Amino acid sequence: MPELAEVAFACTLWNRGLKKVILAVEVRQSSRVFREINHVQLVESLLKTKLTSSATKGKQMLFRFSGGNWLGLHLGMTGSLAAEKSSYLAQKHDALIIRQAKQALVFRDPRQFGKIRLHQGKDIPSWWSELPIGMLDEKYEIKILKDAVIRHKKRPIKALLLDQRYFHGMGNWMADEVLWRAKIHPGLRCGKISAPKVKVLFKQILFVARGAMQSVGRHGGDPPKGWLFHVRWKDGGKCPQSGKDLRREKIGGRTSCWCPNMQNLN
DNA sequence: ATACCTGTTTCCCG
DNA sequence: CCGGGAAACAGGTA
Repeated sequence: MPELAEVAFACTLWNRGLKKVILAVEVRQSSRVFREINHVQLVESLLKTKLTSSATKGKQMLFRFSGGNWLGLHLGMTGSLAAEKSSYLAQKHDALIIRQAKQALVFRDPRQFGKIRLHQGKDIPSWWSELPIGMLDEKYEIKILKDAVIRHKKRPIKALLLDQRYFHGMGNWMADEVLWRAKIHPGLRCGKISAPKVKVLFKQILFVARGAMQSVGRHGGDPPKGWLFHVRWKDGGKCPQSGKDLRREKIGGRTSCWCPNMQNLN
């Protein structure tokens, strides 16, 4: 379930292995998550090193190991991280297991849309430093939204919100949550959003991103009570605000959920 | 059986 | 060249 905050939380699970030596590395070489790297090289570069730090940016994760070894992870649609007991045995969809004395750090991904990257060298990998600015960054500003809306006039706003260049870390449920709070129909074309609505939209982007990080990002689990999240997939789900029936439809390539009563095309 | 799915990339069209 | 949309990737679940 990996969007911004879930990714941040997943990262903390591996933090249990910080400062600890890697005793063994297991890979399921058939997994598609290794498509961009050599899995033998991955094992060799992590073995006997220490996990020294971790970070997340949007949906991306970066783990640093001693000796100038860097591991990038993306959880795709169904990827997850876990810290298991040291006696843990590999399960069917475990792509990577990093074994330490007291725990096994696991990356599993049934659908294998996730991706592992590797980098060797003293400096932070360029694919990390070149990631777009994040919604939680101090420098994240409304100009990014304004420019994007002008550039993509014909796109439904829902599709724009899922564009990682502008809303790094945004995923399907966050986008629905943002639009619901901003009272904007997901199918509204970007060029039709009024100036005041753009302001509201920006405010809600920050609210949802920050709120998700403070709840899900810190403790895992679900977003706070009252969020659309809790009802958006329920058949017969009602809008937490208006109490009316929610609607679901594919917009911008993804199933979207909205309240027809609160969110209109103006 | 059928139709889903918290994501990204690639391909095709205008 | 750009913007926009659909398909593809793959396995589990309802």
